[in-house]
Amino acid sequence: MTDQTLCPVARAEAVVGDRWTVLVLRELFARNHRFEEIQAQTGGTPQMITARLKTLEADGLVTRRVYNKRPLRHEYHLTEKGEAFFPVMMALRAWGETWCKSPREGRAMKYTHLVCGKPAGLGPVCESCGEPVRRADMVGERTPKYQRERDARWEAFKATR
Amino acid sequence: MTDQTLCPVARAEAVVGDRWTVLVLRELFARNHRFEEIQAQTGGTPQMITARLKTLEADGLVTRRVYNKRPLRHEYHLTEKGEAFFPVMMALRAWGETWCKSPREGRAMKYTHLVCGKPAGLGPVCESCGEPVRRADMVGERTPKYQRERDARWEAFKATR
DNA sequence: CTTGTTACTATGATTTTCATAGCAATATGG
DNA sequence: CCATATTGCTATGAAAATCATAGTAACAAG
Repeated sequence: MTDQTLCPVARAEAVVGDRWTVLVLRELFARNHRFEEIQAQTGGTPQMITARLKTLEADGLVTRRVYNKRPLRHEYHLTEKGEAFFPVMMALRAWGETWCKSPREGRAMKYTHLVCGKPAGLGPVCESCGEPVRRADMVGERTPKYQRERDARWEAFKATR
Repeated sequence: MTDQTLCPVARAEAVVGDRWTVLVLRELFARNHRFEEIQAQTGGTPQMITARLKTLEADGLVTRRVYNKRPLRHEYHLTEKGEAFFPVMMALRAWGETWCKSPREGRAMKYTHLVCGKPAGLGPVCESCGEPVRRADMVGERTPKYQRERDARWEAFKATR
């Protein structure tokens, strides 16, 4: 699958070059660790989610953590390798906000840079203070519109079971 | 397809959430503009490449440019929207180099930051001078090993026609 | 002992992708 | 002129992935 190439983009794509995989990672970065939540917010079928979580685990981006024995239940968490994917997510987010939406639709998230206490913006460096932003130095908050969208998806999901 | 979501990651993935698409973009960033070269270096079948180039054009990342009439031949070039994808490529490259390869395999590319004349490294800011790096401010050079790999792929491709 | 919760698995239809082959339009060499 | 090469695709049928829909397993709560 890796095609035995030296190209890091090809190597990365062999792991994360799939829509569902990235959406699952998005949910994990959003601190949604349960199967059901991931399924509801990505809109994937259970087999899709199961399959992606399995390969993400095999590829070392995700670990399963028991949160309940009897019945055995797991939460899915990012490993260091998974966390390291954060800059890609942020770059993808920036591109998506800038080029895949009309400005009047509004943002999905607002990030605050804890180091300076001001908005972090979309770039790899804080738009307020110019420092490179790390995940640990930011808090993200959903805009009301996006929060409503997610709530609605959850309700719709629950209604079908 | 966009699923009518406000999430920029989902929006972006609807466009570039596919292995072949990203590999095609990689070749365009590498200034390979011909169908044949893209096919050879990505390893895709002609229909894959045709299909991706078509959707990339429809999504506004790529334009076709006539380089020869009679027979009519096109080159594929990145639009502004396509060029704007560069930070994602760099972030993906950084993650791939760091997490999808053993260090002894070596790098595929060396980038020089033209502003300071020193190596740019893997991050969003130049490792030598600390300035955010833009595509126009960098020159990339393939490492000998990676160049040989590409030459070999081209030879192998040519040999089958 | 019925209903609810969570995390899946099973199944058959549909869609996508793959490998292999071929074609169209022209340039080039003899 | 006629055969071969070049470039950029299209066609075809087999194989694999994905989808919608339904169901199951293992327990908890009432």
